Amino acid sequence: MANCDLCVVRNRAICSSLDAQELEVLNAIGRTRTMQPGESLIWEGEDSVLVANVIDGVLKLSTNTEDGREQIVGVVYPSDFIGRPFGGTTGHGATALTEATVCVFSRRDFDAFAREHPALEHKLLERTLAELDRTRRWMLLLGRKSASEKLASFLLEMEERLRPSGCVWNFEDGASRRITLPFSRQQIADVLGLTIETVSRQFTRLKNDGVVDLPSRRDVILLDHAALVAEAG
Amino acid sequence: MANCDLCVVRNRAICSSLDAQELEVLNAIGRTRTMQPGESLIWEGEDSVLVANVIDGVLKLSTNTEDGREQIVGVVYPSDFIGRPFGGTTGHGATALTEATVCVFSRRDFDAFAREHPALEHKLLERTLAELDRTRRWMLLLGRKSASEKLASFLLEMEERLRPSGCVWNFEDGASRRITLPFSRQQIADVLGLTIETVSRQFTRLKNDGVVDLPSRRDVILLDHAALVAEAG
DNA sequence: CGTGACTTTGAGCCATTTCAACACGCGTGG
DNA sequence: CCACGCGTGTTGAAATGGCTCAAAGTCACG
Repeated sequence: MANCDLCVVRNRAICSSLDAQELEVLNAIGRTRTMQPGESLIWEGEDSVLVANVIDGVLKLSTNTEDGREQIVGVVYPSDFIGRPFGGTTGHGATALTEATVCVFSRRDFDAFAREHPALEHKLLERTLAELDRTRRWMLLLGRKSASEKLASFLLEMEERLRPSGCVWNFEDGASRRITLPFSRQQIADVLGLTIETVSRQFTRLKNDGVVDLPSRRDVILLDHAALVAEAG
Repeated sequence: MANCDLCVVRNRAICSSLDAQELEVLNAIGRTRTMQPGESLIWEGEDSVLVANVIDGVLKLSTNTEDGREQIVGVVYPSDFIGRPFGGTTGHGATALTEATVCVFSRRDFDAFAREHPALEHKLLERTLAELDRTRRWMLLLGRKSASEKLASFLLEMEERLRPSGCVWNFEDGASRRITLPFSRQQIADVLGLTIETVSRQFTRLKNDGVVDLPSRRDVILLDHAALVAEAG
């Protein structure tokens, strides 16, 4: 049986709205689960049966066209909430990008619990509003930005998102910062609405321009933060 | 002083969670306001000072890049909620596309009221979750669909959204349906992440293919619904 | 070292954009 | 009632950014 007191996201996830007693009840209806990269927790189009809190790792939310094109519509980090409470079908799948640990609830149980705990619903509302804002900002990128602006924006977002999280290494090195991307090139393409080749070409251009260094496939060293900001548009 | 009992969206907006007494309190802190096409209620980047319910008309939510490119990130219809409760700055402007009537609240007043009325927050949460789903579905269109798929998807969405609303004419005519778009060509381009010329060319192609008829700039008659669905991808 | 997945690079092509001219509808004023 | 101008939409031709297809390179892992 998991113990919320030891949970690393206890104070950041929506659970932070609950006292010890309430937490015990919530704990009783949830269970933790680990996931391997590529493993899915939720599939696009199915009835919404599960919701979860992310404890560790990174997951993608994605939709596909019938002919197989994919768009990643969200990226989920520790303390984030996944799933579609309050009925309906899930519009997008949730798949682990890294090894991940999640705290899973049956949607029905969670819904019932949430409706009795307004403070929890309030936290969830704040989170959902923030996620909607972030998603809408991403639409500007998808609809109106060029490939180079897209990649620069992506790297800046990654820098920001990966910094506070314990799941990916990240240290100061003078003015430069190393980030370890939880994405393959194809997945970056699926976030940005580009092809893998275009992403690759933009990476090598940034490297040739001295804006980043690419010590390995997944690692990026941000050498010139200002140049990235300028290029992000 | 407005009277919520007479409000046409009384039973569809988040207000439907409130009883007569509560409604009176809410009514006391809000006021109705009419807007002309092009008039803005909220500006991108400013502190969040207002929230509102849409009573009548259609508004757009939009963001811009520094160099003036625009992306419409949401379209708001009667009974929808606008604005960013619970702090922060607004990430996108809200501008009337048609004549509109809105029920406006100071964000501080609304926040305080909402925190004391969990049923209202619950309604708002359900609405926000639904809007997030819709927005994420739109990302697939922006990131992965071709111009023709985009316009077909747009017309189908318009058909669905404009049907129940009283704000735009819309009647059965055998199998075909007429819709009056609340958008100029430029605004359609800003929704779809295209240029105005491309939108125009796709419209004339659909017309030449007999899929739609275009009796005027703002009117579209959907002649072949199945063809649109097939083309939407 | 060999194998297979992933990534990079190259060359040509195509959808969409860009730039420019023209058409349409509508209100105003002659 | 028609000429005019202006905002909006359409059409055409040329340019181009990103895509497609193809091949070579890299890396992790056995």
